[in-house]
Amino acid sequence: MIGIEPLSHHELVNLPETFRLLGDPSRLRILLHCTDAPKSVTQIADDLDLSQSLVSHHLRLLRGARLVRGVRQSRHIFYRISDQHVNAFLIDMIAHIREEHCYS
Amino acid sequence: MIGIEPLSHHELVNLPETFRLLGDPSRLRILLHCTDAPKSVTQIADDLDLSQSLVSHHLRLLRGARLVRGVRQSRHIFYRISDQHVNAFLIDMIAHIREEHCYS
DNA sequence: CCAACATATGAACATGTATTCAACTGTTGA
DNA sequence: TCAACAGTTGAATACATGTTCATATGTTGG
Repeated sequence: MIGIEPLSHHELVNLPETFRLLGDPSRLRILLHCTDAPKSVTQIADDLDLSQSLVSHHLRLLRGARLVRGVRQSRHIFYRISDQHVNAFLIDMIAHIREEHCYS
Repeated sequence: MIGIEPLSHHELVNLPETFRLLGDPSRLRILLHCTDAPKSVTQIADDLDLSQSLVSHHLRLLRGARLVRGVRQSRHIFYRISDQHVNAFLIDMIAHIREEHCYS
């Protein structure tokens, strides 16, 4: 059980904010969908059966937290996971979910 | 950029739910405070300047998601982080927050 | 250049939820 | 045993936010 280093004010604000963003099912599905390969907005909307508008709203927030990064390619904007830390905590969180519940 | 394995329905429900729980500043502060060492409810309430009732409410939710684990010791119940995966994604998330923003 | 496409934005609404207050349960030291 | 302590619970409320609809911006192929 290692301790977490003291956090700056900036970090104490951004940390819960970033968790909160992933707390919405639609938004998390969008993020997870982008771990596969870069996806355009309409592609995401079609694949996940969400409105284009909603996907755009969510991507804006995900971009703001630097969880995804979009690059324009002709008419489309392809979104992908921003950095490897994002993959890392997604995998860790999935591992936690899968952890066996032991009633001691 | 590795892909995330396909998730079960159970996981697709619990994953955002767990993120959501950490999205609240008070709740996250409580969890972070428990990474240091096991803490009693009143201890947490005093240290973080939150009401005992509020801390109890939040701990109930954190327990439900197996993010913390409490053990009774005489009158007090000492809460600690549940498993190492919790520490892992906290550290990964902090690393993401600290990642330099590069405008490419 | 412009019609068609791709994405973004703003307001409005409906739902969810963090916090407080009050009361309750359970534990132990004297 | 019982008064004092530690923690839990439920209802009520004030606030936040996800989603939709309509519209706007921006880009490109023909």
